[in-house]
Amino acid sequence: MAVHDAQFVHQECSDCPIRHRAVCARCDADELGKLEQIKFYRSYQAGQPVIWSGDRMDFVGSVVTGIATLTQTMEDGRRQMVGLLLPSDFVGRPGRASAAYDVTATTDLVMCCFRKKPFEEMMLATPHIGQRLLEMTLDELDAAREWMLLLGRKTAREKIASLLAIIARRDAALKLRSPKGALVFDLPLTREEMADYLGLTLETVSRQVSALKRDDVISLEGNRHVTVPDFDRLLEEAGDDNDGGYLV
Amino acid sequence: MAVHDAQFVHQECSDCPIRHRAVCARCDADELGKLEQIKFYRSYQAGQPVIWSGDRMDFVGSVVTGIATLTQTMEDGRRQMVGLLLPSDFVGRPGRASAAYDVTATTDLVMCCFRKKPFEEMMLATPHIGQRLLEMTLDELDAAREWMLLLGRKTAREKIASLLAIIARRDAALKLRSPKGALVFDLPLTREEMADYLGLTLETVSRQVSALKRDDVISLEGNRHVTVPDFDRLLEEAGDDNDGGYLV
DNA sequence: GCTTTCGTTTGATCTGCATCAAAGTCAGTG
DNA sequence: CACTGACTTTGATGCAGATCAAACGAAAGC
Repeated sequence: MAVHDAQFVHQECSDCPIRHRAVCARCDADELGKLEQIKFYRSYQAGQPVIWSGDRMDFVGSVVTGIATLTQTMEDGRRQMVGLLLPSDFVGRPGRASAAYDVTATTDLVMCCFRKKPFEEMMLATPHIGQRLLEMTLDELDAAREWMLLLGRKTAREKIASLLAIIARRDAALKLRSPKGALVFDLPLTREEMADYLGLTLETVSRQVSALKRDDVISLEGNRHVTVPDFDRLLEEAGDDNDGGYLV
Repeated sequence: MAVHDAQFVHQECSDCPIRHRAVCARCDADELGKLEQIKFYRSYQAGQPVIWSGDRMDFVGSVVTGIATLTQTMEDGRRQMVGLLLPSDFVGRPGRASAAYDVTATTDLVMCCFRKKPFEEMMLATPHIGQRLLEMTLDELDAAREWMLLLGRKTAREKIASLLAIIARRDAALKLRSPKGALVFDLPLTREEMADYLGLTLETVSRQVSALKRDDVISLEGNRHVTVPDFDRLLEEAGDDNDGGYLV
């Protein structure tokens, strides 16, 4: 996705991801100028909550740098991550007053925000923004559905391989390289966060990561630094037939 | 959802769900007229495929009567349902050439369709349609994320109770009643289809349905006809904290 | 009426992952 | 440098749900 969008980054655009993602592809100077006037930035430290489920949410925005997660929690504490927000991903829902999920910064995070009211007014006045938002939402929906297959039917080993493949792909995309041959990247998640994403326990995650290492599907340096010698092998382990694959 | 949308059904509107769902809320005569000119109907028998994943999909549409499912399948045959389409739900993605999922009619099905090209042109010309589509897509995304929690973290019994609650709610909504007290409805799915939706085997589904019956959470007449004496009890069994709940 | 077929139920057994428990690694800090 | 706390790994054991297997009930065809 990021590769795709990079084609649309204009000289006129600043670092604000809304402009890249929601507008740039078909932007004109007026729209950009208007967005520029109402935007502002927010920073969060690693581990800090951005917003809790149920809280009033009077802004929308997108990630500039860092990583945030969307999670749902049951009363007894069981947690399921339902989204992973990487740079350029959008947060918040136009037309909804309160947050539906817990949003947490897992690394230091900078977001580019717009107060909801003026943003919604702009959306009405500027169809391009709404259209771009629809595209992004449809992508997220596809990602969520692919994740449903993972959660419902894949084994622990396949889940781990899938997550690694997705992170590898996103990482390669950010570096504007295609994910073939040897890939090197850092895991942006702890074992526990991986477990919350995959519907597993952290112990199982640890065991399966070790197993993939033992079987030379990956190699590890420290806990986080991963090398994937053969990306196709990893995809095979992931049980993926398709090679689309999103991470939202 | 259907209750909500019923408020917007105008006298001028025909039975075409696109008009209800995508346009009616804020429709004007011109838009309706234009949509009316390009729409057509398709019928499918129970069990018939609507489209296979990967096939060219040159239309979009929505369900008028009957029920369809979206499923993903892995090479080795493991299947996961990722959507359940009830009357008024939308199928197809503007801007995508081929289907991403298998769509199957589980009952006799009538769909109201539009060829993709003219529909997309109308979307560009008529921002209301795009905005309504964005709302619907965001609802589906919420439903998918709630389903991720179910698939990743709920027990088999909770999964069954959740599915029954969702079907009961949707059924009550179609009858314009609020889902309290005793509810009676027919399951639109076989045990196997329920299993595919819940990430279980059909045997486990059968056992857990029997268990809920034994514990008087539900009663059954035949295999399909369900009575829920106490909806709140069912929600409790489902482990649901929220009482939103979508079924897409 | 009998047989076939499809969906379902129920029983016996197995297994992948959860759970419980302990110990190892590493960065930060007094 | 030892101490602390966060994160991770590894081991032992238990159990929810999968798998394998058989039988049941109802509808459809002959």
